[in-house]
Amino acid sequence: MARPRTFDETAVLDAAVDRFWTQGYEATSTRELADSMRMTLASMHNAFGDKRALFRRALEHYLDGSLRARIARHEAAPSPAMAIAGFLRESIERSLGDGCRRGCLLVNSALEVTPDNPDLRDFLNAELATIEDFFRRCLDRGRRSGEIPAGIPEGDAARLLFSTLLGIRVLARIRPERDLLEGAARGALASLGLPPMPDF
Amino acid sequence: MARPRTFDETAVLDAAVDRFWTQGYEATSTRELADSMRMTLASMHNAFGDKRALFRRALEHYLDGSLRARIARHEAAPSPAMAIAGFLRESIERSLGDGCRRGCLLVNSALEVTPDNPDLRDFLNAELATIEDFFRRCLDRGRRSGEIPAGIPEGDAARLLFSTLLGIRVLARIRPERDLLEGAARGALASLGLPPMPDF
DNA sequence: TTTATTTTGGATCATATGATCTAAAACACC
DNA sequence: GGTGTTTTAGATCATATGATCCAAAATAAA
Repeated sequence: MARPRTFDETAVLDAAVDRFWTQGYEATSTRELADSMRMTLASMHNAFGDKRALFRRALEHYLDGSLRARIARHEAAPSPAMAIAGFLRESIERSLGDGCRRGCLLVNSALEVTPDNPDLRDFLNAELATIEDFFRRCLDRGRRSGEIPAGIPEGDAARLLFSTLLGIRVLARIRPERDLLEGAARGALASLGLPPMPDF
Repeated sequence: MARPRTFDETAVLDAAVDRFWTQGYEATSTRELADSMRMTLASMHNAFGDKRALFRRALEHYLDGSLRARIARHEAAPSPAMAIAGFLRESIERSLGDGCRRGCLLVNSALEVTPDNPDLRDFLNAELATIEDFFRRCLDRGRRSGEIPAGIPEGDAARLLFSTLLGIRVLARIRPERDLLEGAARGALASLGLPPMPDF
């Protein structure tokens, strides 16, 4: 019983994600957002609220469309070691395949968040923790089955993989060179006694 | 033959560094910079040029006062392995000791740089490369002397340490927990056959 | 002391920004 | 077809922003 929307929510959120991803939150103006979303400012505000709320929606849209599905997909790999290696491989290929050097929106946002936005910080931390937990679960399963050799404490190994991934995503934005990104991943895998990443 | 400056260049650059470090480049206005530097906008522009130039000066001031000296200091450690472990230890203590969760200005800036500023990107990359090179030199020296066991290729090991450090600095900003940061560092050191970090 | 030169303080400019307002438009339901 | 509700389009508001201008102030050199 009201005028229907003329925009596709998925499409406009894709556009918003792209702007925030490429330029960051602060460097993206609401007008630029509205233009790239092909909406007017009024429609954008009506549909998504203010800039901060829109960013949150865009971030969730990004995560829905990438991180969560990726974790689930790799966790279903034939073996935990392959899940870890496959996840790193995919992260690297995504990084190198993006000519815009956008890196990872989640990591970019984690670095841009300021002390006056603790809600966002908590949200980002919870999402980042799902990555750390993914590594931890894989290591646990692999060690239980004997596929992954026991060595350094499991928590430390998971944190090493986690921080290596973050480092790779930082480098993806500023120095996306295959040798560098793959070298870091190879180093982490080999030093933990894990099999190398699959070829691409 | 002219009116002398009334400000201390080191002090005002310290103030500028603090603002950029805490909030990032985009989120810091020129007025806020001038206020925290205790200068007028005109004096600030007269002394340092526009915002971009001031940022570059602040960044160099930051690096002069921290990164370069730190690398040199640790490289003078009794052994290459201790240099690596000591550098990581200091990075972690700096991260945890900063109640403002500022992380590392160099890493923060690397993630905020946009495609329209390739000069800054090149500069940041060159500075980041000095860290990677530091790890590589230490590994090389340690392996030549037999102190560090040969294992995975030296380049990969250096890249692993490098990306781990970047990851730690990302986490320093959003999730500065000792277990997490130390776990990542412990994982990297142990998996490369390096001695653990010194206690703090 | 005079002069040249630079810094300083305050005002100011043109534009950008986040957000809102108003009224017309579009549709579902009755 | 009328009614009610939401979206849309464009204008607009108050403020923020980066940068500059101008005159007064301060000093070294002549």
